[in-house]
Amino acid sequence: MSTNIIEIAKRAGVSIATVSRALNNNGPVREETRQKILQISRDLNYKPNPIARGLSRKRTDTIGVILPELVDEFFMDIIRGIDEEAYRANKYVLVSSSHSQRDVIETFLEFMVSGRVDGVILMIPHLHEEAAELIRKSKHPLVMLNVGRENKDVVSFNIDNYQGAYAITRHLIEHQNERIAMIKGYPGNCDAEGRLMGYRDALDHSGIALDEDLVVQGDFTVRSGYDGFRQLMSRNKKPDAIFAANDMMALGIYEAARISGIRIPDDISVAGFDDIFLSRLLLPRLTTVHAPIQELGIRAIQYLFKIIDGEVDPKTPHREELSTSLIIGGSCGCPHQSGHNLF
Amino acid sequence: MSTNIIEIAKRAGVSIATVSRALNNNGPVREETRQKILQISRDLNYKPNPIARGLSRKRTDTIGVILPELVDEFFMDIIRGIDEEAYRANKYVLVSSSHSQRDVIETFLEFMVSGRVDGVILMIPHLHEEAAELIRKSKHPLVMLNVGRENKDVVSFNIDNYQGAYAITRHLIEHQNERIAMIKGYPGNCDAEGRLMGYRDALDHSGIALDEDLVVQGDFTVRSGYDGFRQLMSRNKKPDAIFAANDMMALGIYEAARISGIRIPDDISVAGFDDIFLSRLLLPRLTTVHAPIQELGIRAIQYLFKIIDGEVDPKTPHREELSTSLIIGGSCGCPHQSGHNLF
DNA sequence: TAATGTAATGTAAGCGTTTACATTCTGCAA
DNA sequence: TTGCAGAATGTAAACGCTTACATTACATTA
Repeated sequence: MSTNIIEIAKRAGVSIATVSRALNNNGPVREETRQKILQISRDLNYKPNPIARGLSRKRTDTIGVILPELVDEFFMDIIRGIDEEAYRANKYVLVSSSHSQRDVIETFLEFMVSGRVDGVILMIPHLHEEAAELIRKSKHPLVMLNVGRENKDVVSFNIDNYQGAYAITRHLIEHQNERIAMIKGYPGNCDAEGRLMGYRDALDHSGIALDEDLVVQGDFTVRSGYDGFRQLMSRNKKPDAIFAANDMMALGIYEAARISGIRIPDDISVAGFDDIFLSRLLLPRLTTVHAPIQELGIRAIQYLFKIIDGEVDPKTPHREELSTSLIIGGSCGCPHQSGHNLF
Repeated sequence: MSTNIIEIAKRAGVSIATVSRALNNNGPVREETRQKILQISRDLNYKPNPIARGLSRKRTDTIGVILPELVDEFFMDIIRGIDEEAYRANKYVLVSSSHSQRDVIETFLEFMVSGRVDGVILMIPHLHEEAAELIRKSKHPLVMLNVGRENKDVVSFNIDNYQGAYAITRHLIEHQNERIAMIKGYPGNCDAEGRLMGYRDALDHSGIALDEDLVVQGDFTVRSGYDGFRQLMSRNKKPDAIFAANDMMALGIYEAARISGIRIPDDISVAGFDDIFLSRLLLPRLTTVHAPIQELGIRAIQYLFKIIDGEVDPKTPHREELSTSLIIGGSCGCPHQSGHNLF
């Protein structure tokens, strides 16, 4: 490796204990000695070995982040928020995508039990019982992202899917649309469920009866949006608006519409969810729900730090929902925006 | 923490050395004993503490990745490649964006010197002498991404910017364009430099004199593409094609063109570089250069593993350039594609 | 049966820190 | 001068593992 505390101690003519105290600024050290030690370690470009330190302090200054994938803009934004905060707090971030369902648990355990990290930020869109059980039993600092509301006994930060979906559906209704379709995500995926719920209730509260024929299954991919659109347009009673459970699927709708010569918003209104960068490029710009994703990451890690530092009780469940906001583009039928909003 | 090797040893009625040997499958252990130990550690859900292990083995099974930012699709793709490979090799990935120029060095040192990681993948688009010096001196496993060709004494994996830019410029020339402009990136940024060089040489080799008025400065952001376009169109001799040094700037061109009513490709040809997902959404689809970014990450980490495992000499410089390929969209004037290629 | 080689296991020394506890200094009051 | 408090420093154990080396068990051969 390189210089260690013993070397510094030797050169300064003191014991390693004194060096440690001087460097960490805990325990009393004569000012003169401290300066000398500091000078020497600067000269030798000494960095304490975090592994050894971790072993003795039982702290790694590292937090683990487990995401379902590393592909999307969505996840990138989360990591960005986390990284930013971690940097500020002088912590390190171990990322891992859960390469398979089975594997989430593996990685999670490895992180937790082994002491590789001080805490974990975990996102599992589809939380099955086995994993849930494990998580509940775990005594280690853990913050979850976007879990269903039924998970009452964990700490979680969430995008308020329900509220967002509710609001945008209301908006579509206000456009005098009557037959509002939805391309939903997988059942079991909590984001998908929340958004579906918001959509349902918005219709209901507006006195519009839900036509089950107008809700088709998607899986958050562009392709499934494309397919969903075609499926909906083959119904004998066509929808006059479509709410896609995420922007990627809305993108698929645009594509399918373009190919079949159906104009947005003239022939049909479209809305999405997430407000990914892409959605600004569409013509007309997509009306969607802005999800404060980066902030989600920031808030999650901030809370995690609090747990680690013992400022809050790790056993106390805590749930926060970050509220979304409506992004009005031209796809819903609102007056066209003058231009894009790219920068 | 939790169960440790001593606990296992106690329960199995053997010494910790035997447990270690059984678990790591090195050194002789009676089959019966091994099974017993394995069973017990399974029962107790024992995971060796990687910190302690790291201290004694001088290995962390972790590699550090330092990228300039964590914002772009570009970087996401790199991480994805790295994560994939790391997972396969049972290694962990510590990511960090270099929050400031000054800071790259700090982080780099922290990673390297302190032994927090076994090796580093480093990307610094703008490598100044101070950092270069440091890197040269470092004895630790290191692979760099996208560095200039002048850095002969390091291990690096690179996108072949020159070849890509050369090819796409040639393509624009074949479209009978004569006045081919370029929105370049910052000087000093090696990607920018390589692409500029390729553009220059392609013109030169085709006997087209370079008009310096047609090369304007950008900085890889959408905004600078937008501005660059307007700047170019205010020249008294307007270009008939523009090569943007990356897709993001090409996006800015599209936007500016749309606003000023200039049609692509009818009034002007446009080309980009990177082949980000976005570029497929543009109408017409952007003609661009596909950069195998994810593969870049994969190759880099694979080589890094080799260095760490001592299979290749870390001191031997090594440079690889991954070749790019042309993506023909409609923006260059080629016959319109039938449709998009979103999935 | 004793000697020998090898397989199985144990002992203990690291790895580089932190930190509880012990020791030595220092200055000041008695 | 002595005693003593508190500051400064030192000693050594601990963190949980790996591994060189020592020891023991066992089978084989003379």
